Amino acid sequence: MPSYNASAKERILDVAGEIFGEKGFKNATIRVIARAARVNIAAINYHFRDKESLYGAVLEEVFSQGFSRFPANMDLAPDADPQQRLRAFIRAMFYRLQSCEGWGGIAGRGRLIARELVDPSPAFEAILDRYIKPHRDLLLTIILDIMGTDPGPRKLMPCVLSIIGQCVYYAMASPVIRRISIDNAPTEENLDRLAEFVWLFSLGGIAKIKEETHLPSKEAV
Amino acid sequence: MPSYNASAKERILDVAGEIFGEKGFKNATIRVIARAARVNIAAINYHFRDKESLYGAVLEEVFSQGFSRFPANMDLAPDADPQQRLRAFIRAMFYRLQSCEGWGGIAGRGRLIARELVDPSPAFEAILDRYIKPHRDLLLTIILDIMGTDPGPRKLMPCVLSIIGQCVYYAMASPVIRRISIDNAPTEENLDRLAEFVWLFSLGGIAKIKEETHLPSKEAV
DNA sequence: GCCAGTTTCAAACAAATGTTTTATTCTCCT
DNA sequence: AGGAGAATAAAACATTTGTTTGAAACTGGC
Repeated sequence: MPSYNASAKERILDVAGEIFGEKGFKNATIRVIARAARVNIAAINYHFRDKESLYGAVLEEVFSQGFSRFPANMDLAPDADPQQRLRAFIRAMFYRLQSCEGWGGIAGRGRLIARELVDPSPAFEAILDRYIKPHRDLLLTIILDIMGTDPGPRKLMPCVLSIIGQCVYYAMASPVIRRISIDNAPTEENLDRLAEFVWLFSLGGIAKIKEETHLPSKEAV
Repeated sequence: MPSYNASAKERILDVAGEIFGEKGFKNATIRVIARAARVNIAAINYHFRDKESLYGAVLEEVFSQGFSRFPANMDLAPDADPQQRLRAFIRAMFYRLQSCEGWGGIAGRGRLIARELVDPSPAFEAILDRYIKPHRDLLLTIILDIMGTDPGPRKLMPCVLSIIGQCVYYAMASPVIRRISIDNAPTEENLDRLAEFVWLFSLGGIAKIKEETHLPSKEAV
């Protein structure tokens, strides 16, 4: 995070992430961003051409930093079994999405990603290829290793989506979750606890899916 | 769904749901809504005072219709066991969120709800009390019935969120899911298949959580 | 010391957009 | 038929907002 005396370009990039995340692309105005970055309005267009390009740069910066600060194998022993790899994957996802050091939880950049999932901007296509798809593939192999056998794409991909869905939902629906639940402040303790829960829940889910897959006797429709 | 010859007010309400869902509140302009509803711009302000009130009316209408068309006990036998009640709950949620008769999946009103989860509008507060919270409480009792014993709020509420999270994620991230997965068109067959998957996955998750809860021997930190 | 290139600044521009106004048409009751 | 109230239409208004412009200030190298 750029300090108070960082260059104008860095300050803009940093502040824009916060404001885009909080307000969304359309509601965030370059005037507000400029004021928060202590910069003239024209400086934004000078350094980033236009608002949309600035947004693209922010998106790339946010993903790059998020994945390098919290890689999917965070705190993982080199010889860890697939269950522990899943645990690390989920925990990294929680920290990346919600911790202050990551995408900042409720008020911060996490919502920027949430918004992209709901309606992706043009700049998101590159993010998909560079970050999301490799991340999905990693989870795919972890699940395959846990199961031991391939249940086929009709079961495997939903496993991926169910696991990612849980992680993402906590982050993207946090404004509502805070209203219908409690204890969801993104403190380190809560993130660890929730990640642990989602891990166990998902292990149970994977086991159940595997069990049902290898009991094809019930209904051979 | 109001027919071609419905009253102007009905046409506006109907069309506004579609356009708000597709573009979001800020990006949807009353001029576009007016043209699509074959109505003068001023008619919107005449019938709904201002844009924000129109949005509030749309939100209420969307939730009211969604929950009455697909109640959480959809197709459920009166004497069903808690597992079947969970199945119906999840299936109703998928249909409500994604089917054409419901909130219309990808291009339709489903994304309106997704946007509300990410950043709720002032009008959402009432929706929370009238629809979301009772819905959450219903799921709470179902999970309690499945488990048989109360694992405490630290385990119970996350179960709710994990289940709802899976359902919502399929709907709200559908633009991205379509890109990283396949077979996710909201046809009746696919919705049934996915709901069935999420049901099994969640049953496994609940079982695992229950199992871990009643093995408190491992680490009594 | 001076100059080319870079960066910052204030002001203005043009387009979009929610809202209001005023007039006209429609509807229905007596 | 007539008229009061509801509904619709066209135009104008006031703001907001992304972008551009042209000048000023700054920076580093000769």
